[in-house]
Amino acid sequence: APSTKESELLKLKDLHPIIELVLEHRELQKLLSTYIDTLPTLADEQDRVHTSLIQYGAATGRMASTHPNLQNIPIKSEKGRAIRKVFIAEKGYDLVAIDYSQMELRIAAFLSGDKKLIEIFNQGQDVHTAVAAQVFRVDPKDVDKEMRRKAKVINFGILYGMGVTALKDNLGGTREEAQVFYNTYFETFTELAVYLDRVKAETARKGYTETYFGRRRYIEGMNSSLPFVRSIAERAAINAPIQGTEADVIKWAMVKIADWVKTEQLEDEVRMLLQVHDELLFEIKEGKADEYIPKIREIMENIIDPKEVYGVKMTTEASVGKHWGNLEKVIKKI
DNA sequence: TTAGATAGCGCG
DNA sequence: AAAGCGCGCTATCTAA
Repeated sequence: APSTKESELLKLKDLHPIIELVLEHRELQKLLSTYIDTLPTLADEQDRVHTSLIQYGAATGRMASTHPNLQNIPIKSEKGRAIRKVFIAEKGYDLVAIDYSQMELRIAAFLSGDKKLIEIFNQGQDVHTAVAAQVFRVDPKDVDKEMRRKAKVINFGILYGMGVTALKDNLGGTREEAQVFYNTYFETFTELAVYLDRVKAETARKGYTETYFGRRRYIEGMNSSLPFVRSIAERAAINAPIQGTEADVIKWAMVKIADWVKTEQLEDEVRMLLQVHDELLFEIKEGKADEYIPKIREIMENIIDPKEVYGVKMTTEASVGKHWGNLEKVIKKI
């Protein structure tokens, strides 16, 4: 079917000046109708909005957020990010965000047992730079911007079962180049390749995937005679244990944090406000962030004992501020 | 007038 | 023919 989606219009950008204007209009109209016009109508007397989090929201075990959806508040573009500035901490409190770093890739590393990928995380390297160094067979210090960008695309693509076609679309360049890059990646991370094949085979045989904790997702279509149907099922099967384990981990963390708050009677000091898949947002009493952040991080980082997963740690980053638009990163104290 | 489907796009 | 996982919301169109 014909399409006017952004990725198609961008290819035609040089053909007519209106294309850029259409895209700009779309961006602004999206922000206006979805956020600027809507959020104020959902605010209570204290100007706070209250989302609903659905436990069974996603097939993978993730939660979903509705009325309003606070898991898709803009951040990627500058104009979009401005929307976040309206989410401000109550007087006397700070807003604190704590997010897991590359959790899904870390999960892929220990689920597959891939020695090279595990080594990268255990040495605390920048994963995209380190993967680029491996795939392009150069020293990490010789990895340029373009090499790192390509490694980042495939690192994320792996989690979704991306094929050569999608890789080409994302990288730019020819199909042949993408094929070479794809092959080299999996020749480098052999055990990851074996793992992905094993997930496909096992899911086809059993009809379901399992997270690290053993939670199942049943998947239809793995044995379909229609290649298109089968491929969709296979990609879902590859992603489910990874995204599902992430969902399990952060839910466990939320439960343990809630238990800790209750046990220590910190309800007035530490308020867990929101979960955004790999991130938790808190309101913490002014001046107390430095005291409570290490405890929260400690809980989040030890949901899975690193000793059980080849030493791969679930590291976190914390940031603090008065509004959600511009939080200041907290330097880790050891 | 309402309900459902589709296209497009915001997030992880 | 299509080839990247998981969501929710708005605008638009069609059918009931």
